[in-house]
Amino acid sequence: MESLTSRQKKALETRGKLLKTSLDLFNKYGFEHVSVEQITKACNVSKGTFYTHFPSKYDVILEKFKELDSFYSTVEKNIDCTLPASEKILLVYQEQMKYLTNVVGKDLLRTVYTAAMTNQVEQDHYLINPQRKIFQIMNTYIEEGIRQGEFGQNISATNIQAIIQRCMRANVYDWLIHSDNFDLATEMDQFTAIVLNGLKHEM
Amino acid sequence: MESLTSRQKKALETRGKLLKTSLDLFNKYGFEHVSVEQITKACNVSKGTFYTHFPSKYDVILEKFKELDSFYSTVEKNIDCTLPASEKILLVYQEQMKYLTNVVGKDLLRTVYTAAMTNQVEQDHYLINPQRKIFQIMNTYIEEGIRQGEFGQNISATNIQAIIQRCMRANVYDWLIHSDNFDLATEMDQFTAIVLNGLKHEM
DNA sequence: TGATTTAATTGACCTCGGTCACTGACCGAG
DNA sequence: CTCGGTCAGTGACCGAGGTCAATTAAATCA
Repeated sequence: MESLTSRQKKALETRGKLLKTSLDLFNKYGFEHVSVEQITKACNVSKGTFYTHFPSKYDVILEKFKELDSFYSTVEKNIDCTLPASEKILLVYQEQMKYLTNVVGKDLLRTVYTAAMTNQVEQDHYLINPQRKIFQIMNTYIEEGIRQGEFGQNISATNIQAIIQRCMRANVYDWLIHSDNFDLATEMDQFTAIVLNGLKHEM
Repeated sequence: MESLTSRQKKALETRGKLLKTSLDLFNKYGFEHVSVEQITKACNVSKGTFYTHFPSKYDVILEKFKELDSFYSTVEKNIDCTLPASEKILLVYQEQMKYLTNVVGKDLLRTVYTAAMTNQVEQDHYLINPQRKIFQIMNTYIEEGIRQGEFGQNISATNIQAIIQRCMRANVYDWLIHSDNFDLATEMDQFTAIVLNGLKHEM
């Protein structure tokens, strides 16, 4: 574990300093109003150094955003597993929305949602990466729901999963484009409940 | 109507030339790969001129995007008014998705969806402007559906309208972030059908 | 018609994200 | 210990969107 040369240790230190300073400044002034030079000056390194540690200004955000996933593990444990699948889905989303509203914030999320549309070189964006913890959790709930006949039989599990995920992005996106009067948790709850309801009744 | 001075006529001509050239170039090379200077050079005007006619590079796109609304009027006329409200909603969306896929294109739409999150100075974005023709059309269908007891009674018309609109953005956004294997019309149809189904059954 | 106002146009300039040839301290093999 | 190779770090530079004081010529006024 501690097999790092002094050079590597120093590099990691620099990286950590850049990461912390970036997030602090983004938090204070907003992503768009912080320049890379401002960050590097505050860390007493050159601009180029920033780019040896991060592919772009945006990628620093993604790092923070990925913390989400460790948060989900905590949420999962606090959910009563005897509840019906649809209730569990609503509860997880409820918690996620609180976290997005209170911890992550509109500014950072906006950046992620923008980048998801733009940075689509090579592969699909992290936002729809099936590896994400939250999707794993949702998928188990959905499979459970299907097994217990909670959802109709004429839609595949994969399909339902995509739809449930889309619900989330729909509400988050709408939250991001509304200037105010939009309570993410409430809207998500109502919208998802309707979709789940639609899935329950054969068509 | 023809009360324009020669100066105004010339200005309008310049504006029109910039608009047309921009859209042509965007179409050819993609929005991100066309610079404002490239556009102005092709029009034999200076860079500054571009900005006397358009607030930003992005606003040129919005102009094109607004054409959509005239398209909707045509769609509306071709819809059998005896159909149930939910069928009409699906049909309008069906047509809209075809138009977005074949005429507008991912590139331009991506720009609009990005700007909607960013340019939120002063007011909400055009994307959710209730004045938009498509929303007007949808709203009449929804009110009709409520009157005829097609939807449940415990959700307000305004609420249903917001939900139906969100369906659209949900599918378009997901289309934009998926690199391929995503047929917008099909996905929209399935998703919206589920939502409408959910709205039909009391909860 | 000449003087004055007004509005379109210009292009040098600014900022900012990102690049890359180069530096030099550090690593590790002999 | 020494020397070739590596890699964190540097900063001048680039391209692109956007700004603005100055310019020019048409419109309006006297």
